[in-house]
Amino acid sequence: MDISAETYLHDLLTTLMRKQGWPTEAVSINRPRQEGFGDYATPVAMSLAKTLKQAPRAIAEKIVRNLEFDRNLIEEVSIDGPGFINFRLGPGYWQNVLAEILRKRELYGRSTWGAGRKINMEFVSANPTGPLNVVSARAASIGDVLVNLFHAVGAEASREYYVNDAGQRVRMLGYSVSARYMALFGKEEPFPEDGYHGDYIKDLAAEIRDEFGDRFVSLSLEERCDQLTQIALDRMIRAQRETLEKFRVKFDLWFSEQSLLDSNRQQEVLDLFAQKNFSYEKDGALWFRSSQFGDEQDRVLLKSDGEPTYFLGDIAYHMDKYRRGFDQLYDLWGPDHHSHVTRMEAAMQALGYPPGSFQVRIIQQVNLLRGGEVVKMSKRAGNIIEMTELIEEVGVDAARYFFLMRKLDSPMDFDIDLAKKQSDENPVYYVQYAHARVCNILAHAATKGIALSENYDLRLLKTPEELAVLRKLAEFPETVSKAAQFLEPHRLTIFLQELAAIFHHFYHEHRVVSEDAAMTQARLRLVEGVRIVLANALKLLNITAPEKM
RNA sequence: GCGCCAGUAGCUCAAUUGGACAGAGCGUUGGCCUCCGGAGCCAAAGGCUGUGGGUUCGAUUCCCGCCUGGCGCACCA
Repeated sequence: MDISAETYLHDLLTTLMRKQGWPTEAVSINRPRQEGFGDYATPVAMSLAKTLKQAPRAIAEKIVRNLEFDRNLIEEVSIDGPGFINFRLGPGYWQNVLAEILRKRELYGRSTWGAGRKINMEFVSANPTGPLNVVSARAASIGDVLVNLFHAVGAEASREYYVNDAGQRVRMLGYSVSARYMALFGKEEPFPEDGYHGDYIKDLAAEIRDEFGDRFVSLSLEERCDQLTQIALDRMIRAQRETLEKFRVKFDLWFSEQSLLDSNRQQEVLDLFAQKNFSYEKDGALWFRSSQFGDEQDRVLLKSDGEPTYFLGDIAYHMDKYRRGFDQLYDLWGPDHHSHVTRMEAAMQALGYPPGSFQVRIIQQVNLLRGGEVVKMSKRAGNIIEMTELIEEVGVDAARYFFLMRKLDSPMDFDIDLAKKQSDENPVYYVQYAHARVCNILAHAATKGIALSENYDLRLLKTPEELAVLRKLAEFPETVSKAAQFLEPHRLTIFLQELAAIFHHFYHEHRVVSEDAAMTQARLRLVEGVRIVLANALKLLNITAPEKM
């Protein structure tokens, strides 16, 4: 049977509740933390105690007495503690799980939780005025994996990057490059006050000189800046794209802010707001009544000089996403955009989109630690720790894994020294080694001339260590769907570490390839199941599953 | 001052979204290689979950107050 034990038990109990005339909402199945309490448990008797005005244990006994179940799958039902009903599944159930894994292979872990949903995931979206930093790297790995997870639960999902290629910051990039460029020809041009001081600007200027020579020197300041802005912008964006691809992140769409301004999306927003009376004029500017939607104050849409704010552009952009058919929008923003969240949620509500269909998660700060000390960074000051440096120093696999170990909305410490260590202290190597070890066993069997036979009996797998592996393998689909559901990719890294530990333990206790031919065949299948699940999980994380290390 | 997020073992983090005796890794201490790779395994020590109240059968989880830390509070983008 492909149906999960959880669903089976849930149905079983719900049917019984109905028969008794009891409310079915109280039915919930969970997995006890404690080993001794069976594989699944329900606190339903306790939840019902109040409404039924009976003691929890009495209710539990009534439930157990009337429960009809398949004895091949459920070995034991017991009542413990204040009124928990515990279910212990038999080896047959777990052996079936392995059969299912071997049948589904790379499809094992998929589900239909998200079927029919069309999800847009916008992440990174850094200004094209500087190189990507480590927070961008964190966002990149998380957003990328979330989209993989959405696909795994049957949803349509795409990766989107909003390119802020319009506005003052971009112009400032042009002025900064221009000043550096002119300096290369010995011409003094005052460096803009809010310009970008990073070395990458000098590099860019030199690059442009090498390729285009002095052709911009004789132009007027405005003319030169216009042209240099465009060139610099293209190169910054290309560099960002290359960095992200090196990090194995590929976006489906790079959405240009400028293209939005050229369209009439912003006017549509203004018209809609005016129509619903969500906007008004004050001090020569046009304001959005965001305070009606929980914001602490109203926000400006059009400045008194008539120019649209970034906010208006962003509203229009998100309206555009809905118009393109997405029914769920997720944005991962950096910590500096914190204040923006409430007003954007307000705007989406005002436009009439369902609450919750637009959600922002703030990717929190990354503290890089080297030698136990925090490495400081600042984009403005120019001593930024670049994403490319981090990738080069610790490698893509380790960097991705470390970012994915933590919940996304809490600040994290990134220990560079640890990430670089190729030893058991480093969790990514621990997990990858488990995969390599499985491959090694399979290779070893092959050199011994043992071929995988179609004639194998999974019923031989019944020692505690084997069953422990099977139980953990069985958790994978649920782990995937919960990770997608709650936007918590770290569930996967935790799962991987647990599976690796249980497998290493099994390996230590039992030989796979032995004199016992039948047992060898069964265990080779077990090990193959471990390999499949490790590989599937690592693939969701976009991390290498090595055959050798 | 206001808002958001966080506070769990020495350190970095979990805890199945309100369930049972709060778990992992690292670090510390002590063990394990005639063997499919020791990049591994086993064991021990380590906790009043920041703090005070509340809600209930049951709270790390929900509510209120306080303390500490991070981030944010533009007609910038």
